[in-house]
Amino acid sequence: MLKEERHKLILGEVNLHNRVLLSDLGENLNVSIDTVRRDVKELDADRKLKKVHGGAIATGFLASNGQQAVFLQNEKQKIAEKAVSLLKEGQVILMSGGTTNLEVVRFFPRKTPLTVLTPSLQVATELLNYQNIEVIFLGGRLDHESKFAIGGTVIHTLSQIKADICFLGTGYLDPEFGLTEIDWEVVQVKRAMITASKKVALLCVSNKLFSTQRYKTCDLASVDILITELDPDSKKLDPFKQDIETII
Amino acid sequence: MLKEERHKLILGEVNLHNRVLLSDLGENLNVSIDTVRRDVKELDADRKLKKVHGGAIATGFLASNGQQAVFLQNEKQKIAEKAVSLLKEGQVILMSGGTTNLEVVRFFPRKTPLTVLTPSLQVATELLNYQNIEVIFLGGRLDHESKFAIGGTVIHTLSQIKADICFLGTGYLDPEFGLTEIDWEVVQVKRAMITASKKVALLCVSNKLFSTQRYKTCDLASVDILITELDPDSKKLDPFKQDIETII
DNA sequence: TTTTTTCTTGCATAAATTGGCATATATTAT
DNA sequence: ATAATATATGCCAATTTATGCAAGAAAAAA
Repeated sequence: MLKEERHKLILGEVNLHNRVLLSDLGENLNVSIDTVRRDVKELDADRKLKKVHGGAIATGFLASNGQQAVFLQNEKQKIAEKAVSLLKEGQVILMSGGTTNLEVVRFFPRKTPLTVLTPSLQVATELLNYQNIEVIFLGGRLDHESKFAIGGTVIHTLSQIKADICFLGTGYLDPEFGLTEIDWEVVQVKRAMITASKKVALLCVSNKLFSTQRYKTCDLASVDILITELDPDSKKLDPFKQDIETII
Repeated sequence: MLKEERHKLILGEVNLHNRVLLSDLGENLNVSIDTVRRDVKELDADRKLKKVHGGAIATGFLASNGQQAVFLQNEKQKIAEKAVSLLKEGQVILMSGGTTNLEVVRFFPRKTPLTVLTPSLQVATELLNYQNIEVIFLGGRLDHESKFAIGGTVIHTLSQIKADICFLGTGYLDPEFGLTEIDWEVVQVKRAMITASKKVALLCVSNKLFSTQRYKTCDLASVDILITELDPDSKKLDPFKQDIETII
């Protein structure tokens, strides 16, 4: 049998079943598993499929993460770098949604093993690109716009968790009124996330400072670490220093 | 024999069988293998066929794996149309993952209000484009490859649900062995989904019929409706008619 | 943890390929 | 017609490719 014939047959199997085992392929094609392995390796290099431990999966089966331009990306990347510096091996992390948290994910270490819990569909999807990270989705009813799980289920699940640190994407932040949000349901989830974490790190682009909204998530005092793209000594941050322990 | 004659004969052979071995050609044409090799090399340069190590392959044969979008998309769309015809307003639907279910989502009605529960990140993401559908993600640990929630949390959540209908993407299906899967964790989730539904509809491209895998999800008897792209009267489906109530 | 499975790497063998060369055949020029 | 040239074919040795095997590393499972 010609190599190309096998390639064709392998692709057929993979695309049909989404996932196949190398050992099965070898048996069906009557060649050694080494040959199948080399075939699959080639097809993987050609992006025709994805090779995984023990088998192969169809590329069509994997979600394509359409990276879209992020508003204030530079600022958010600075925040992301600072946030990632807080991570330690083996930690359990809670992450809310939002573009800033998405940026944090893109700065995650590729080796350090971590567990991340999130109610954000986008954050979860992005995290699945990291083999070293165990991703746990806090399921529940999903909000169509924010692609974020809300409602009693999420909150109940969160009540049974104590994470090491929580990366909270900010809606609105003000030294006097604390954290506020537009959406009442989101407030409920964020409150539950705060309760479910030993430390709360707030990720906040500086032009969200000094703004408020209808629903209150918590006071500044509930925040342990404030992360902005600014220098920690910046005058703009002075009004927050009284209530927040650490600003980086 | 003239060179042009041989070229025609070689092309005929290749297009007939999709592939040929140089050694066979040499024997049939009564020329040395070197000559055949040179012939094939020329035909390759003219793009009349593709020369490969040890033989040649028809160009048309290779072109078919170029369609990388969704394998067997036509078949899957037929299945999707049939599946969607089962939906009724206000129903609660359970959906597993896989490309066939993704295709089903794309055929969902834009108006009919429905509630869909799913452990598949991709299905959930796709469903969020439909304002009329309440999407509930069955949270839990996510599998990196399949982007599918697995483990105790999902199964526990499912135990508290009774959906109207479950759309089950098939791993492998055989009249004797029933539904089987490669992944044990996926089997667990699918079993829980079956238990959690009043009706089970199986979505299955016909190529997947008569194939088995290591882990068994359930017997045919657990399936209420089998949906394939075939005509329900097709002979291929006969072996399944004994155990499955409805085939569409 | 220990055990099992899969992966990688290097090696050995067989088959296929390449490039050079020689011969035979066909074509062209004289 | 003959010589010169070009094309086609077959043969051979050196090289490359394909494949299987086996031992140690790495990853997953128990």
